[in-house]
Amino acid sequence: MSIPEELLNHYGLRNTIFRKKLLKLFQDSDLSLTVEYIKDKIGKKNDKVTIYRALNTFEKSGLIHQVPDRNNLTRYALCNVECNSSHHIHHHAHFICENCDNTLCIEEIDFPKLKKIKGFKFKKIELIIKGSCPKCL
Amino acid sequence: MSIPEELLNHYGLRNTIFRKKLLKLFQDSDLSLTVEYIKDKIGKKNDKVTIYRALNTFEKSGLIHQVPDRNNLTRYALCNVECNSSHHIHHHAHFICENCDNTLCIEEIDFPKLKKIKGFKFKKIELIIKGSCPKCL
DNA sequence: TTAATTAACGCAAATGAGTTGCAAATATAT
DNA sequence: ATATATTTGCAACTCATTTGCGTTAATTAA
Repeated sequence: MSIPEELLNHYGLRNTIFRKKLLKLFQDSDLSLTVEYIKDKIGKKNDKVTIYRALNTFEKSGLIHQVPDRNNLTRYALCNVECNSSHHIHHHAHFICENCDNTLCIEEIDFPKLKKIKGFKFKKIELIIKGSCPKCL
Repeated sequence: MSIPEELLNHYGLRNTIFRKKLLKLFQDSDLSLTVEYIKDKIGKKNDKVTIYRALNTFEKSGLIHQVPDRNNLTRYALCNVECNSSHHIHHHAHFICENCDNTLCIEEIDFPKLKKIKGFKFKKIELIIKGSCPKCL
Protein backbone atom coordinates (compact mmCIF):
# COMPACT_ATOMS: atom_id res chain seq x y z
CA MET A 1 0.00 0.00 0.00
CA SER A 2 1.37 3.37 -1.02
CA ILE A 3 1.78 6.32 1.29
CA PRO A 4 -1.06 8.86 1.15
CA GLU A 5 0.99 11.36 -0.84
CA GLU A 6 1.74 8.92 -3.63
CA LEU A 7 -1.81 7.68 -3.73
CA LEU A 8 -3.22 11.17 -4.08
CA ASN A 9 -0.80 11.94 -6.88
CA HIS A 10 -1.61 8.69 -8.57
CA TYR A 11 -5.26 9.58 -8.58
CA GLY A 12 -4.60 13.11 -9.76
CA LEU A 13 -5.82 14.69 -6.55
CA ARG A 14 -4.37 17.75 -4.88
CA ASN A 15 -2.05 16.93 -2.04
CA THR A 16 -3.50 18.78 0.91
CA ILE A 17 -2.63 18.15 4.52
CA PHE A 18 -6.21 17.28 5.29
CA ARG A 19 -6.50 14.72 2.52
CA LYS A 20 -3.29 13.02 3.60
CA LYS A 21 -4.62 12.75 7.15
CA LEU A 22 -7.94 11.40 5.93
CA LEU A 23 -6.33 8.84 3.69
CA LYS A 24 -4.07 7.69 6.49
CA LEU A 25 -7.12 7.12 8.67
CA PHE A 26 -8.44 4.69 6.10
CA GLN A 27 -5.11 2.93 5.78
CA ASP A 28 -4.77 2.57 9.53
CA SER A 29 -8.12 0.83 9.82
CA ASP A 30 -9.14 -2.27 7.98
CA LEU A 31 -12.78 -1.47 8.57
CA SER A 32 -15.17 0.85 6.86
CA LEU A 33 -15.46 4.28 8.42
CA THR A 34 -18.40 6.48 9.23
CA VAL A 35 -18.25 10.25 9.03
CA GLU A 36 -18.78 10.24 12.78
CA TYR A 37 -15.64 8.21 13.34
CA ILE A 38 -13.66 10.38 10.98
CA LYS A 39 -14.79 13.55 12.72
CA ASP A 40 -13.59 12.15 16.02
CA LYS A 41 -10.21 11.09 14.77
CA ILE A 42 -9.47 14.10 12.60
CA GLY A 43 -10.19 16.52 15.41
CA LYS A 44 -12.07 19.78 15.46
CA LYS A 45 -9.63 21.63 13.28
CA ASN A 46 -11.36 20.39 10.17
CA ASP A 47 -14.96 21.02 9.35
CA LYS A 48 -17.43 18.25 8.61
CA VAL A 49 -18.15 19.91 5.28
CA THR A 50 -14.55 19.34 4.33
CA ILE A 51 -14.85 15.71 5.29
CA TYR A 52 -17.94 15.23 3.17
CA ARG A 53 -16.37 16.95 0.20
CA ALA A 54 -13.19 14.94 0.43
CA LEU A 55 -15.10 11.69 0.73
CA ASN A 56 -17.09 12.53 -2.38
CA THR A 57 -13.96 13.43 -4.26
CA PHE A 58 -12.22 10.24 -3.19
CA GLU A 59 -15.22 8.21 -4.18
CA LYS A 60 -15.48 9.74 -7.63
CA SER A 61 -11.80 9.04 -8.19
CA GLY A 62 -12.20 5.43 -7.19
CA LEU A 63 -10.04 5.67 -4.08
CA ILE A 64 -12.80 4.68 -1.73
CA HIS A 65 -16.29 3.27 -2.11
CA GLN A 66 -19.51 3.40 -0.20
CA VAL A 67 -20.47 0.53 1.98
CA PRO A 68 -23.97 -0.20 3.18
CA ASP A 69 -24.57 0.15 6.87
CA ARG A 70 -27.04 -1.51 9.15
CA ASN A 71 -29.22 1.54 9.42
CA ASN A 72 -28.89 3.06 6.02
CA LEU A 73 -26.02 5.13 7.26
CA THR A 74 -23.17 5.75 4.90
CA ARG A 75 -19.79 4.19 5.41
CA TYR A 76 -16.69 4.33 3.31
CA ALA A 77 -13.88 1.90 2.74
CA LEU A 78 -10.64 2.00 0.84
CA CYS A 79 -10.68 0.19 -2.47
CA ASN A 80 -7.95 -2.32 -3.00
CA VAL A 81 -5.25 -1.36 -5.38
CA GLU A 82 -6.70 -3.30 -8.27
CA CYS A 83 -9.89 -1.35 -7.99
CA ASN A 84 -10.55 1.38 -10.44
CA SER A 85 -13.64 3.42 -10.95
CA SER A 86 -14.77 1.38 -13.91
CA HIS A 87 -14.94 -1.96 -12.16
CA HIS A 88 -14.55 -1.60 -8.45
CA ILE A 89 -18.23 -1.84 -7.64
CA HIS A 90 -18.93 -4.73 -9.90
CA HIS A 91 -18.33 -7.45 -7.39
CA HIS A 92 -18.27 -6.40 -3.82
CA ALA A 93 -19.14 -8.45 -0.81
CA HIS A 94 -19.70 -6.65 2.44
CA PHE A 95 -20.13 -8.08 5.84
CA ILE A 96 -22.11 -6.22 8.49
CA CYS A 97 -21.82 -7.33 12.08
CA GLU A 98 -25.22 -7.15 13.69
CA ASN A 99 -23.66 -6.85 17.08
CA CYS A 100 -20.91 -4.23 16.86
CA ASP A 101 -22.25 -2.68 13.70
CA ASN A 102 -18.92 -2.74 11.95
CA THR A 103 -18.83 -3.26 8.28
CA LEU A 104 -16.04 -4.68 6.24
CA CYS A 105 -15.28 -5.81 2.75
CA ILE A 106 -14.88 -9.48 2.29
CA GLU A 107 -12.42 -10.57 -0.32
CA GLU A 108 -12.52 -14.31 0.10
CA ILE A 109 -15.88 -14.84 -1.46
CA ASP A 110 -16.45 -16.98 -4.50
CA PHE A 111 -18.82 -14.77 -6.34
CA PRO A 112 -21.88 -16.69 -7.35
CA LYS A 113 -22.70 -17.09 -11.00
CA LEU A 114 -26.25 -15.96 -11.45
CA LYS A 115 -28.34 -17.30 -14.21
CA LYS A 116 -29.65 -14.67 -16.53
CA ILE A 117 -33.20 -13.48 -16.31
CA LYS A 118 -34.99 -12.65 -19.51
CA GLY A 119 -35.43 -8.95 -20.08
CA PHE A 120 -32.87 -7.87 -17.53
CA LYS A 121 -29.29 -6.83 -17.97
CA PHE A 122 -27.10 -7.32 -14.92
CA LYS A 123 -24.10 -5.07 -14.50
CA LYS A 124 -23.05 -5.06 -10.89
CA ILE A 125 -23.60 -7.50 -8.14
CA GLU A 126 -23.31 -6.67 -4.50
CA LEU A 127 -23.56 -9.16 -1.73
CA ILE A 128 -24.42 -8.12 1.77
CA ILE A 129 -23.90 -10.62 4.49
CA LYS A 130 -25.11 -9.97 7.99
CA GLY A 131 -24.12 -11.88 11.06
CA SER A 132 -21.46 -11.84 13.75
CA CYS A 133 -17.84 -10.91 13.28
CA PRO A 134 -14.84 -12.66 14.90
CA LYS A 135 -14.50 -10.02 17.62
CA CYS A 136 -18.09 -10.48 18.72
CA LEU A 137 -18.19 -14.26 18.68
CA MET B 1 -53.55 -11.79 -3.24
CA SER B 2 -56.09 -10.82 -0.60
CA ILE B 3 -57.90 -7.52 -0.49
CA PRO B 4 -56.38 -4.94 1.87
CA GLU B 5 -59.04 -5.43 4.51
CA GLU B 6 -58.40 -9.14 4.80
CA LEU B 7 -54.66 -8.70 4.81
CA LEU B 8 -54.79 -6.18 7.63
CA ASN B 9 -57.01 -8.46 9.67
CA HIS B 10 -54.74 -11.39 8.98
CA TYR B 11 -51.78 -9.46 10.32
CA GLY B 12 -53.73 -8.24 13.32
CA LEU B 13 -53.60 -4.62 12.25
CA ARG B 14 -56.35 -2.10 12.71
CA ASN B 15 -58.43 -1.57 9.63
CA THR B 16 -58.22 2.14 8.99
CA ILE B 17 -59.10 3.87 5.75
CA PHE B 18 -55.60 5.15 5.36
CA ARG B 19 -53.99 1.75 5.80
CA LYS B 20 -56.30 0.22 3.25
CA LYS B 21 -55.39 2.92 0.75
CA LEU B 22 -51.71 2.46 1.45
CA LEU B 23 -51.86 -1.27 1.09
CA LYS B 24 -53.74 -0.96 -2.17
CA LEU B 25 -51.00 1.26 -3.50
CA PHE B 26 -48.52 -1.53 -2.94
CA GLN B 27 -50.78 -4.10 -4.52
CA ASP B 28 -51.35 -1.93 -7.57
CA SER B 29 -47.64 -1.63 -8.23
CA ASP B 30 -45.27 -4.52 -8.63
CA LEU B 31 -42.37 -2.25 -7.81
CA SER B 32 -40.97 -0.99 -4.58
CA LEU B 33 -42.26 2.37 -3.45
CA THR B 34 -40.59 5.43 -2.00
CA VAL B 35 -42.24 7.65 0.56
CA GLU B 36 -42.15 10.37 -2.07
CA TYR B 37 -44.23 8.28 -4.45
CA ILE B 38 -46.66 7.34 -1.73
CA LYS B 39 -47.10 10.96 -0.70
CA ASP B 40 -47.98 11.85 -4.28
CA LYS B 41 -50.47 9.07 -4.75
CA ILE B 42 -52.14 9.27 -1.36
CA GLY B 43 -52.79 12.97 -1.70
CA LYS B 44 -52.42 15.81 0.77
CA LYS B 45 -55.17 14.62 3.04
CA ASN B 46 -52.75 12.38 4.86
CA ASP B 47 -49.64 13.55 6.60
CA LYS B 48 -46.18 12.17 5.92
CA VAL B 49 -45.92 11.26 9.58
CA THR B 50 -48.84 8.92 9.13
CA ILE B 51 -47.15 7.35 6.14
CA TYR B 52 -43.92 6.78 8.03
CA ARG B 53 -45.74 5.31 10.99
CA ALA B 54 -47.83 3.00 8.85
CA LEU B 55 -44.79 1.82 6.94
CA ASN B 56 -43.00 1.02 10.17
CA THR B 57 -46.00 -0.83 11.48
CA PHE B 58 -46.36 -2.81 8.26
CA GLU B 59 -42.71 -3.66 8.30
CA LYS B 60 -42.74 -4.91 11.88
CA SER B 61 -45.71 -7.08 11.06
CA GLY B 62 -43.96 -8.59 8.07
CA LEU B 63 -46.35 -7.15 5.51
CA ILE B 64 -43.69 -5.17 3.70
CA HIS B 65 -39.92 -5.02 3.79
CA GLN B 66 -37.27 -2.44 3.13
CA VAL B 67 -35.48 -2.45 -0.14
CA PRO B 68 -32.15 -0.79 -0.83
CA ASP B 69 -32.22 2.11 -3.20
CA ARG B 70 -29.61 3.54 -5.48
CA ASN B 71 -28.92 6.50 -3.23
CA ASN B 72 -29.39 5.04 0.19
CA LEU B 73 -33.00 6.10 0.07
CA THR B 74 -35.53 3.83 1.65
CA ARG B 75 -38.00 1.91 -0.44
CA TYR B 76 -40.61 -0.57 0.59
CA ALA B 77 -42.09 -3.55 -1.15
CA LEU B 78 -44.82 -5.98 -0.33
CA CYS B 79 -43.67 -9.34 0.92
CA ASN B 80 -45.02 -12.36 -0.81
CA VAL B 81 -47.52 -14.36 1.11
CA GLU B 82 -45.01 -16.91 2.35
CA CYS B 83 -42.98 -14.20 4.00
CA ASN B 84 -43.16 -13.76 7.70
CA SER B 85 -41.20 -11.55 10.01
CA SER B 86 -38.86 -14.32 11.08
CA HIS B 87 -37.53 -15.24 7.70
CA HIS B 88 -38.48 -12.71 5.11
CA ILE B 89 -35.21 -10.84 5.11
CA HIS B 90 -32.95 -13.82 5.10
CA HIS B 91 -32.73 -14.37 1.42
CA HIS B 92 -33.73 -11.45 -0.67
CA ALA B 93 -32.48 -10.52 -4.08
CA HIS B 94 -33.19 -7.03 -5.25
CA PHE B 95 -32.70 -5.55 -8.62
CA ILE B 96 -32.07 -1.84 -9.03
CA CYS B 97 -32.39 -0.31 -12.46
CA GLU B 98 -29.62 2.21 -12.95
CA ASN B 99 -31.67 3.99 -15.54
CA CYS B 100 -35.16 4.45 -14.14
CA ASP B 101 -34.10 3.92 -10.55
CA ASN B 102 -36.81 1.44 -9.89
CA THR B 103 -36.17 -1.36 -7.51
CA LEU B 104 -37.83 -4.72 -7.44
CA CYS B 105 -37.57 -8.04 -5.74
CA ILE B 106 -36.32 -10.86 -7.83
CA GLU B 107 -37.70 -14.25 -7.03
CA GLU B 108 -36.11 -16.37 -9.69
CA ILE B 109 -32.64 -16.36 -8.23
CA ASP B 110 -30.84 -19.49 -7.15
CA PHE B 111 -29.36 -18.26 -3.97
CA PRO B 112 -25.66 -18.91 -3.96
CA LYS B 113 -24.13 -21.19 -1.35
CA LEU B 114 -21.29 -19.32 0.23
CA LYS B 115 -18.41 -21.13 1.74
CA LYS B 116 -17.89 -20.35 5.39
CA ILE B 117 -15.19 -17.98 6.48
CA LYS B 118 -13.37 -18.80 9.67
CA GLY B 119 -14.34 -16.58 12.55
CA PHE B 120 -17.51 -15.27 10.98
CA LYS B 121 -21.05 -16.33 11.45
CA PHE B 122 -23.36 -15.58 8.55
CA LYS B 123 -27.03 -15.12 9.26
CA LYS B 124 -28.62 -13.22 6.42
CA ILE B 125 -27.62 -12.76 2.86
CA GLU B 126 -28.86 -10.05 0.61
CA LEU B 127 -28.07 -9.80 -3.04
CA ILE B 128 -28.26 -6.53 -4.88
CA ILE B 129 -28.07 -6.58 -8.61
CA LYS B 130 -27.76 -3.38 -10.57
CA GLY B 131 -28.32 -3.00 -14.26
CA SER B 132 -31.10 -2.26 -16.70
CA CYS B 133 -34.68 -3.40 -16.37
CA PRO B 134 -36.87 -4.66 -19.21
CA LYS B 135 -38.69 -1.35 -19.60
CA CYS B 136 -35.43 0.51 -20.09
CA LEU B 137 -33.77 -1.90 -22.50
C1' DT C 1 11.00 32.09 -6.50
C1' DT C 2 7.55 34.87 -6.88
C1' DA C 3 3.12 36.21 -8.92
C1' DA C 4 -1.08 34.47 -11.01
C1' DT C 5 -4.40 30.89 -11.25
C1' DT C 6 -7.10 27.28 -9.60
C1' DA C 7 -8.85 24.22 -6.32
C1' DA C 8 -9.73 23.24 -1.37
C1' DC C 9 -11.18 24.87 3.12
C1' DG C 10 -14.14 26.86 6.96
C1' DC C 11 -18.08 29.03 8.45
C1' DA C 12 -22.96 29.94 8.47
C1' DA C 13 -27.07 28.84 6.88
C1' DA C 14 -30.16 25.76 4.25
C1' DT C 15 -32.21 21.33 2.90
C1' DG C 16 -34.61 17.12 3.39
C1' DA C 17 -35.56 12.54 5.36
C1' DG C 18 -37.30 10.81 9.29
C1' DT C 19 -38.99 11.38 14.39
C1' DT C 20 -41.47 12.98 18.71
C1' DG C 21 -45.13 15.00 21.67
C1' DC C 22 -49.61 15.87 22.18
C1' DA C 23 -54.49 16.69 21.39
C1' DA C 24 -58.31 15.23 18.35
C1' DA C 25 -60.38 11.47 15.66
C1' DT C 26 -61.28 6.65 14.76
C1' DA C 27 -61.43 1.70 15.61
C1' DT C 28 -62.31 -2.27 18.40
C1' DA C 29 -64.00 -4.47 22.84
C1' DT C 30 -67.48 -4.63 26.60
C1' DA D 1 -73.81 2.62 22.93
C1' DT D 2 -69.94 3.54 25.83
C1' DA D 3 -65.36 2.87 27.32
C1' DT D 4 -60.61 1.78 26.06
C1' DA D 5 -56.94 1.49 23.06
C1' DT D 6 -54.84 2.97 18.60
C1' DT D 7 -54.21 5.87 14.97
C1' DT D 8 -54.06 10.30 12.90
C1' DG D 9 -52.66 15.28 12.02
C1' DC D 10 -50.14 19.18 13.19
C1' DA D 11 -46.16 21.65 14.73
C1' DA D 12 -41.87 21.49 15.98
C1' DC D 13 -37.62 18.97 16.20
C1' DT D 14 -33.39 16.10 15.08
C1' DC D 15 -29.62 14.82 12.41
C1' DA D 16 -27.02 13.75 8.13
C1' DT D 17 -25.72 15.99 4.20
C1' DT D 18 -25.44 20.11 0.97
C1' DT D 19 -24.83 24.97 -0.77
C1' DG D 20 -22.97 29.66 -1.07
C1' DC D 21 -19.31 32.40 -0.46
C1' DG D 22 -15.26 34.70 1.17
C1' DT D 23 -10.57 33.09 2.66
C1' DT D 24 -6.55 30.17 2.36
C1' DA D 25 -3.57 26.87 0.43
C1' DA D 26 -1.63 24.26 -3.64
C1' DT D 27 -0.21 24.14 -8.29
C1' DT D 28 1.23 26.53 -12.70
C1' DA D 29 3.36 29.94 -15.39
C1' DA D 30 6.45 33.70 -15.69
